[in-house]
Amino acid sequence: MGRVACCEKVGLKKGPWTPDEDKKLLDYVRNYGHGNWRSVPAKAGLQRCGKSCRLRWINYLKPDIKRGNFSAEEDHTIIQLHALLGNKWSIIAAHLPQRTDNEIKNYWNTNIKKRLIRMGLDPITHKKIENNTFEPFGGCHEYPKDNINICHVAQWEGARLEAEARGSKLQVGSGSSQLSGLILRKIPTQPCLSSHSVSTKNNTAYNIF
DNA sequence: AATAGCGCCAACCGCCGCCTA
DNA sequence: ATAGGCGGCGGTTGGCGCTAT
Repeated sequence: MGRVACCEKVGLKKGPWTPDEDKKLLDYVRNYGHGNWRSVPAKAGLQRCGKSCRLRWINYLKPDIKRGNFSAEEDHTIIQLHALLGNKWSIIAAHLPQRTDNEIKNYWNTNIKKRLIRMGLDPITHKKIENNTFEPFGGCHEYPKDNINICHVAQWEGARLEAEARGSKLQVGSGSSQLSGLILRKIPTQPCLSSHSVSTKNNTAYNIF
């Protein structure tokens, strides 16, 4: 059918938001809620696309957003969840309620990814990089039998986390962070561990860092 | 002091899935 | 059954600030 652009691009402002625009959007959403995002710019008196307003609200203006440096715990949670889920930023973000998917994605790309590479780990599979044998996420077939169970657990946990994240979106503040804490204590190291995994001591990814 | 290079991050883009008429 | 609208997601980009030369 061919989708039209999210909004008429003529005359709409792009680029960084000004304090005045922020105030208008903030005031509007506080007073009336966002409702239909497409109608927000007109009602709030903004020359912006509805998508742009939504993004600005979610990533910056929403009151419960935690900004600034990631704690070691958050760092570990992201790594652990990424090992299970891959680039499912929204699901990972659901387990860090005060962080946005965009922020987590940026943090991953600019920080964790490089750190893993420096450590000789493939940032996609979280496995030791060796002789260029990059495996797509989930490729477990060539690993010892002991690891097959770990792989299954990881896959199962991944699916569960995804379902849980979806659930937590429906129930705001459902305490998913506590749940994720529980999960993280239970999950073994990276899925599909190779025998060269660096986490040999206690068999948890936490020990890597 | 000037400038080139690099890293970070806010914001955009395009696609997808869900919902409704 | 399907066309169209909308929200949401992940990948990418551009600009700004910091650092190295």
